Amino acid sequence: MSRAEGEVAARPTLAAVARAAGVSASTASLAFSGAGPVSDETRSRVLAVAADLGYGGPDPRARSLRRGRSGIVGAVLEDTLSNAFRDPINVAMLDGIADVTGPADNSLLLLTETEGEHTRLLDAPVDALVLFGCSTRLDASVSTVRRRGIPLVSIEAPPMEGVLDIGEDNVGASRLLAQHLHDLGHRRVAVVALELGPGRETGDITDARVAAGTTWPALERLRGTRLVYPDAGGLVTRGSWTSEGHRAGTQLLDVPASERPTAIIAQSDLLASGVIAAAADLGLSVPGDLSVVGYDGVRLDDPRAADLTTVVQPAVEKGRAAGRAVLALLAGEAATGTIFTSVFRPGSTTAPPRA
Amino acid sequence: MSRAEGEVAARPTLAAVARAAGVSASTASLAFSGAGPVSDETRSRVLAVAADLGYGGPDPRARSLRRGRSGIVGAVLEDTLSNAFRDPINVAMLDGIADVTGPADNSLLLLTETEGEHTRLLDAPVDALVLFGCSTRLDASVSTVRRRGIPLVSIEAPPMEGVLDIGEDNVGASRLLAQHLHDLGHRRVAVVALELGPGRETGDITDARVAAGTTWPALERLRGTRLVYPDAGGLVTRGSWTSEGHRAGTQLLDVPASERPTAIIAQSDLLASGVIAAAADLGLSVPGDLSVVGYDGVRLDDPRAADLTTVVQPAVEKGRAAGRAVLALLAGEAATGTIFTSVFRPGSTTAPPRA
DNA sequence: TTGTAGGCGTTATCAA
DNA sequence: TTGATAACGCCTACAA
Repeated sequence: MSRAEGEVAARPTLAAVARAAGVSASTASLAFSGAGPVSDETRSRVLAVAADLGYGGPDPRARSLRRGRSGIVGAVLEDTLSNAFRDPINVAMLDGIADVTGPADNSLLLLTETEGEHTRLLDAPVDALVLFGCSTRLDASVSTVRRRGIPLVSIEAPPMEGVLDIGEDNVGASRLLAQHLHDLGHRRVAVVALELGPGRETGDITDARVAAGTTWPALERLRGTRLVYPDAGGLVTRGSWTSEGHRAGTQLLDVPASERPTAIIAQSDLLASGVIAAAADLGLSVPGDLSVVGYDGVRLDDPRAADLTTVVQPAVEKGRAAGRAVLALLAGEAATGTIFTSVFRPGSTTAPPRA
Repeated sequence: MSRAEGEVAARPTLAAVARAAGVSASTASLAFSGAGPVSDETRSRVLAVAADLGYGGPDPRARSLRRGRSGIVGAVLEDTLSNAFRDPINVAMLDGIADVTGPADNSLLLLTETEGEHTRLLDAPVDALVLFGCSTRLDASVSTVRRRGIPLVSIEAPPMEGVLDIGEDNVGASRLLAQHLHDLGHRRVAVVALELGPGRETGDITDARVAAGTTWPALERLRGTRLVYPDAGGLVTRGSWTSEGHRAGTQLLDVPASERPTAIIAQSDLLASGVIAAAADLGLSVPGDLSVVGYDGVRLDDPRAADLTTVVQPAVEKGRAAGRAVLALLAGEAATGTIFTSVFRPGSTTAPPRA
């Protein structure tokens, strides 16, 4: 009936190691953390005993509590992982965050914010949260999460109380692209827009849809486009995927030549790539029969889209800025939002319209 | 000199809320967790007081310690996030894991296992770890991590003590593809291989490189291929990216026709897509001048690669299996590894060799 | 250089 | 239905 019987698989604790090594718990702690003076002899004895007992080091959970930090930054995505990561922009931003927070011993926790599921956001042991939402719908979650009193940083989100935003001049960059087309002489243009809201409803770009839209970058980009082409219409897609661009492109282009747009403004490079493929399928040459512009400047693996006229958004830099903001806020320093500017990158997919 | 001075931003604790509401801490706890009988009146009073004090709910860190669970599953990737997520297979597997562990209130922590950096693996407050490594190099980390006594699950890794593997019959599937080409009459084939090790050294597939290789699936796939083409050679790439396939393809194909392979066995669909692009650039038709097979069966956004002859690997299912294994192990149940089988999917990129 | 004491914020157990 | 008590495992002043 010895106590050992019930302790078969119980992981030993630091206290147990200390006891077995004949030192106090605090000494054993120092032996592991190296955060204080311990004689080499003592340390190695503790370590040896630990190895002997199969002790794998201090329990991170206990350490979290004691230190008041978990070393985890949450990344809140608004979609399934597959969808979120299909867009290289998101991955690049994530990488940027990790690039900055990693060296400070933080890891990234993936949190998906599916409809009405705030629980995980509230229960996750994160020190800070980065919102990839881009959607005003996040507002509801945010107000709940804000109460936790942890730093909140968003990337390209609409302004939210208590949230530091890392933004981008979507309007300006979109206007630049539109102006470029206008300067070339295009007068009949169509927009292939990103999803406008969580419902991912497709169809024409209508005033109603725009009014109900929640996806900040999509709305801002449209706004920028309309500074040049006030009446620009087009199609809403389900998201930034080549296949969606192909679908929308086909629908816009498979019409009599007289009604066909001479230029298409895709709201992402992935969409643009799909549009170009659609044009090719219909026997239309780019930029001869159709000019196409994108948005993002990601390095697309598709060679045909390699030389796309687009604006390059500093995605990794944006991630880094978000990471820096997180670290600053965690350190109790003041941090301010940043607004990045995308750079126009002329490619070979735009030219004056035919005749 | 009142105590309040120093407590400006201190988040209130459950105890503080309880005190203010005139109940015991345990009752307040129940009011939040709902894990016990509390009168409606009491609960609402507690909640009201909490709202009043700006208490955002129980601290997850403390909860982790008390419960002995953090609700976090670590995903160990062997690369930067950008590189790891460029391959849709990894994303799909991640999604599969999340699909299973998510409903059980677990989130995914991204851990990258860069050279010699075991620290984070050891310090992260995870309940279990899923290794995406695929590399025997992981062995070192594993032996350290194993001591933590948490469930360890790997996906397509070489057999490791104390690690449950979710595998795949790479050898069999690769042999199938090779046999398919052989049956069509191909005798001069070349392999475009995945990276063989962490160094991502490129060059010819040599015995030395193979012997030094650590990337399990790449080695296994090559082994399967050589069951049919014992002397099959080719090139090693830096990883599963279209651009790498393009580079390798160009190198293999841009030679006199007499030396040119009549078929290329790419070890991933992404690589195959690049090879096809390279063939197109060289004016070679697929499958007329060149047959190409891939591996993975991911839905590539590139339309030209859409109808690739390949084997479809159940990536999401593999992720789910890993997730289930994790949950089972966490529940203290026995769990066994699984070996999935990829399914041959004939496409339009293979045909008999010319003349 | 080492040990002592106390608490991080919560929840499980048990008794009232 | 509520409350008292005792951990969970560790770390950090501070004292020795």
